Amino acid sequence: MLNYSVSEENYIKAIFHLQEQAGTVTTNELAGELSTKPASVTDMLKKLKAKKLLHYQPYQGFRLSADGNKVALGVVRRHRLWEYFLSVKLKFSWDEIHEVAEDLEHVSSKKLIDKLDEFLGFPRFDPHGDPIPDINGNIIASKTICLQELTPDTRAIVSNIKDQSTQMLEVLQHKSIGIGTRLEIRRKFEYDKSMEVKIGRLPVITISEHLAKNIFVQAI
Amino acid sequence: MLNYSVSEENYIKAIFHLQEQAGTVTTNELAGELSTKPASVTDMLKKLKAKKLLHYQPYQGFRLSADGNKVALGVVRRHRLWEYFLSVKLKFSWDEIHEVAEDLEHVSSKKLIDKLDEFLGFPRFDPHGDPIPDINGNIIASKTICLQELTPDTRAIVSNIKDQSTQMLEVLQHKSIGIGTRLEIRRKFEYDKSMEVKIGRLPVITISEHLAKNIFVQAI
DNA sequence: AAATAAATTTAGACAAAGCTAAAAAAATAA
DNA sequence: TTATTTTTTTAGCTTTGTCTAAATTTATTT
Repeated sequence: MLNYSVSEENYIKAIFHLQEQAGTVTTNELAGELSTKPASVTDMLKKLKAKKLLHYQPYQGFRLSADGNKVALGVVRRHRLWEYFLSVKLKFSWDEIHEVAEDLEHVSSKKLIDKLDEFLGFPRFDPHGDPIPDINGNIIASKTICLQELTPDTRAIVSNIKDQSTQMLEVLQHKSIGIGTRLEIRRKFEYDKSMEVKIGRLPVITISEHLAKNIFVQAI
Repeated sequence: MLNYSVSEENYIKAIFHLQEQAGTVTTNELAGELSTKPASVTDMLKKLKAKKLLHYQPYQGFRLSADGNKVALGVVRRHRLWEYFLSVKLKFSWDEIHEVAEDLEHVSSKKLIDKLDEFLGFPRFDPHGDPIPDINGNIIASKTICLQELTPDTRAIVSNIKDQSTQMLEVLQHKSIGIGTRLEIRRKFEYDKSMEVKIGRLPVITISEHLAKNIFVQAI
């Protein structure tokens, strides 16, 4: 795998995210995303095209090639693993991790990232609930939904917790719920919209409507 | 604290290390250290002088200013904390950590480094036995010596272990000795050159000459 | 369909950090 | 003390990634 500059990686990552929505990306969009000028974007597009990372015809918009996608997934993997590390190990708050991970993601040692992944226990979602590509660049496609929306006998992994108040965290800790927790919905009660949930071999716990509305999961 | 480019930081760090030996540094020395050309060094010297990080008169050699020293200590702190992390947490072998830390040291978030320091338990020596500057840039001056050379009633911190064989690690683990372990020499026996050592509140242990010759410490 | 507006690209500049080759200063030798 | 060698600096060029201003292409109106 070749090495790309910080700037190239930032362009590739931004294109990756923008094309997730629309399939194709425009010069102005990308300039906006990267807080740069359209002329600078055009320059970089030529370079990325020359390196076969991009499908691009002047004036016609662009999207990543298969190779470009691979590079993007590598950057996303690094970014999200570092975010997980910063949040879980270094106890950064959720609004601080993105900026620091923006720098760390460009340290490109593959061995570093694979060992970090192992050290963290192969997490599948970052603290924002976004899936972390695995060592082969495979990424879970399922999108985050609210725990409240799940039906009995569904299994899911907690990926995001909206309310970060101390009280909330107290409840979560008590119930052994955190990012990455695997759980299975057992019952739902119409009466108060509460649900019963099983986590591993722990006794079944009850989750109130209020709580369930603040927990986001990936169905599996 | 201002921000410096990766290149500036590498120059400053190299000057810091070179001037530890001789007090002052020459253009050729620095070019050799950084695997670059003397002409490139001169260019950077002018820039660092303009930023008041360097005392420099053309043709007369140079050394870091007080400000330059502060910057250098910051880089060294980051480098050594990352080395410690890579070795202790990610289980990198000792010959792999330097290269990766060369990249990580340039991620400049102060909060990241201070939290990493805390997460690691405020280590005072990196895996090579070199002291880690603390949050205020203070660095322990004492140099690494062989455990075998210590006399009774001396206290020291383990900073380096030469032989990394599995058998060696087995013995160390059994005796609760690792990088950072504080110990006190109690007795030495001329007969077999073994020594008795106390670690914290654990019972006194015996260390053979063979073992002591492979453990390096900082006297305190 | 022609006119206007918006988006995109090209052309030309600039700063950072490197290089080579030539000039200048300092150190060493004859 | 000259002459020569070594070290250091200067001058000018290159690449990467950015910018502004002008030109071009595409889209939108009237």
